[in-house]
Amino acid sequence: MSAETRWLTMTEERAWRGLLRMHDLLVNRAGRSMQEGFGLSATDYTVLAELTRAPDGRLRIQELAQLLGWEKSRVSHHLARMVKRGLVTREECADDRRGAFVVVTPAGRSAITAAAPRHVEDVRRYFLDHLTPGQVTLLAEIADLVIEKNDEDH
Amino acid sequence: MSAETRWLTMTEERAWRGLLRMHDLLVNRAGRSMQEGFGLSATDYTVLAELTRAPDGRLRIQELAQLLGWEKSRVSHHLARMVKRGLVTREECADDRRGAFVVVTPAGRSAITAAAPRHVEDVRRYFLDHLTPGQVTLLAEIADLVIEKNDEDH
DNA sequence: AAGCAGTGCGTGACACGTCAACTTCCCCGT
DNA sequence: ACGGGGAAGTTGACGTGTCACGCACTGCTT
Repeated sequence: MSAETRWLTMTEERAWRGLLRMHDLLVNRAGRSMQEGFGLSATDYTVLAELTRAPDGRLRIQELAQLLGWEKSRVSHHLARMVKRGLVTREECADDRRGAFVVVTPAGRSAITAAAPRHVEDVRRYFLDHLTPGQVTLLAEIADLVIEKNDEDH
Repeated sequence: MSAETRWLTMTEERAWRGLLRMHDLLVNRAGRSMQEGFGLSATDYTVLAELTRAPDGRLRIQELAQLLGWEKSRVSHHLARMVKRGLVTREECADDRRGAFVVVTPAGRSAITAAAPRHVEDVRRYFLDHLTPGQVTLLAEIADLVIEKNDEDH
């Protein structure tokens, strides 16, 4: 087997467990807020955000999966639910007949438009407001670094 | 309603979205590793870690919920699955007959003992190794800060 | 003692994510 | 032109998390 395990230091453990805890706390709070206020889950919000950011509010499903970093089956399931609630619709793709588009409906657009200000408020209240601008920058750098390094391999 | 929405700056957005992404990446990788290598989910691991850290490997269920920051029904469901797999058992509580204890079984103990070195390796490989000691400290402080501020209210 | 609000925990129904298998179609080599 | 490997997307089964509710018990109040 491998050499002796180099256990985590106090600080390393704090960083790891803290990251998990902080994430859960924030996602729970923000998610609840979105759900209760606008009937949108946190994931609904990100999907709609990605779609409204795209030209014509349309995206190839695979492209959406890429942007979100989700598995395609997850996207498929989630879109099914959103279609059922009238937030988006599917459309066939002429170029590649296997493919499909997702399009925001007017209802979807107005839902996220209504929810956006509250979302930003939440991110500030639960997260950014407790940090200095320096810490925010640091965190952004850390996240980008870890993401980049982990996306490289396989 | 409230004043004009103060939208997120580039950096703030990077920090927020980056945090979510980084978390998902890390949890997926580490979780997969635990699952494939030892048949333990990431949550199984934390539960066992909490239990083995406690005296006699026993905890009141509510206390466990507190330590993990989980809802009680989540704990209940999860323990039911772990009991089914022989990792833990429930025990009645003499003091308060509504209450119950969870206890690690020998199987549970050996499972986490076997998995621990790999877990530490994973945390290093996917996370800590990409950061400087300074960044790790910074992150630990940020996490603690956000957690503390959010636990205060309500 | 009797009654009753609150606490500790479990359960069932439902939303969500993953995995593996499947369908349909593209594209490339021969 | 056709045959097969591979890509796009869907589906079903299963594990997991949440919510609302229910049951048993406690401890207080009278």
